[in-house]
Amino acid sequence: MNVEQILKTEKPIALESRSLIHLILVYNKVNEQYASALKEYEISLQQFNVLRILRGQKGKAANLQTLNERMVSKQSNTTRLVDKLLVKGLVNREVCPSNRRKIEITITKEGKELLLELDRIINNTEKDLLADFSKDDLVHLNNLLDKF
Amino acid sequence: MNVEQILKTEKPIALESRSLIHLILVYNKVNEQYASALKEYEISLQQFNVLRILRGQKGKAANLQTLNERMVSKQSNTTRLVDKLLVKGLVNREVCPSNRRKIEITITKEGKELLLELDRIINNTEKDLLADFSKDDLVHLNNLLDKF
DNA sequence: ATACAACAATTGTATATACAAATGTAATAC
DNA sequence: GTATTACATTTGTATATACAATTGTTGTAT
Repeated sequence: MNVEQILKTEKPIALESRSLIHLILVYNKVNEQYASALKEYEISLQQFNVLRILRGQKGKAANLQTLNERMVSKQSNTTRLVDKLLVKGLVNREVCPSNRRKIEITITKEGKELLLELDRIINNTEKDLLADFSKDDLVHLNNLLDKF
Repeated sequence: MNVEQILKTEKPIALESRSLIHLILVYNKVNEQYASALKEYEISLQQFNVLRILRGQKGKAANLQTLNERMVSKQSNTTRLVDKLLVKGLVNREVCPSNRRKIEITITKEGKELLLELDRIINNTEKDLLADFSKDDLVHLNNLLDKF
C-alpha cells in the first residue's frame, strides 16, 4: 500500500501525518474487507462482534453494559444492534428478574450455528489481510500500536 | 494501549485477530481525537481534508473527481461535503465553462484563513497522538503498514 | 442530424454513528 | 413513606457513510 499513490499526490508528506494517514487508509481497507465478507450474511461487523461476545459468555447471559464494555467500538448503539439480532432470531433478550433495569441477552442455537460459518469467513478475511506479515511482523506491529 | 484491558477480556486473543482489533482500536482513538479537536470549528475531518486538498491546488480549481481521488476516505460523498463548505463560505463552486458536466471548486480567503488555524490544531493533535513514538518507530510503523 | 454510450455530478435511500434526552427501576436519605 | 439520586436501557435526532439510481452534458457512430 503506497500512501502517495493512493492520494495521487506527488509531494512528500511529513512522517507524522503520513503515519496517521497510513493508519486510516489501512483501517479503511480492513473495514471494507470485513464488511464485504459479512455482506452475504447481511450482518455487520459490530453485530458479529456482539454474537462473538455472547458466545464467549458460555451460556451465561450478558447485559447491555457488559456487551458495551467488550465491544471494539464502544460508541455503537448496542440497544439497536441487539434489536437487529433479535429480529433475525440470533439472540434472546429478557428482562433481568432480579433487577428489572437490566436485560439478559443470550445467543440462540441459530446464532451459534451462524457464528460457526462466520468464523470461517472472518478467518479467511484475516488471513488475506495479513498475507504479507510474518509472525515477527505482527508482534512488532502490536508493539508499535501499543504506543498509541 | 492494552487490547485485552480495553475489551475487558481475560483470555488471550490470537495474534492475527489481535493485530486487526488493535488497529481498529487505534483508529477509533485517532479518529475521536481528530474529531474532538475540530469540533469547536464545527468542521469534520473530511471537510478539513477537502480544504487542505484545495489549498494544495495553489489557486488552480479542482473538480469533484480530483477531490475524490485525493481524499483519504474515497467513499465520502464529496458533493455533500462541498455543499457544506459552500454554506460556510469556505469554498466556491462554479460550473466549468469548457465542460459543463464538471464543476470548479476553489478555496476562499475565509477558507484559507480557517485552514491556518486548523493546521495548528491538527498539528497539536498529531503530536499528542504520536507522543510516544520516536522517528525510528514511525518509519518502522509505516513500513509495516505498507504490508497491507 | 439522431441515437447511443460514456462521463461528471447530484439525488435518494438505507444503514451506521454520535450524542443528548427521556423512560423506567432501584437505592438512599430524611 | 416521599423525595431525590443513581442506574440501565431506550428513544430521538442530527450527521455520516455506502451504494444505487437519476440527471444533465458531451463524445461517437451511423
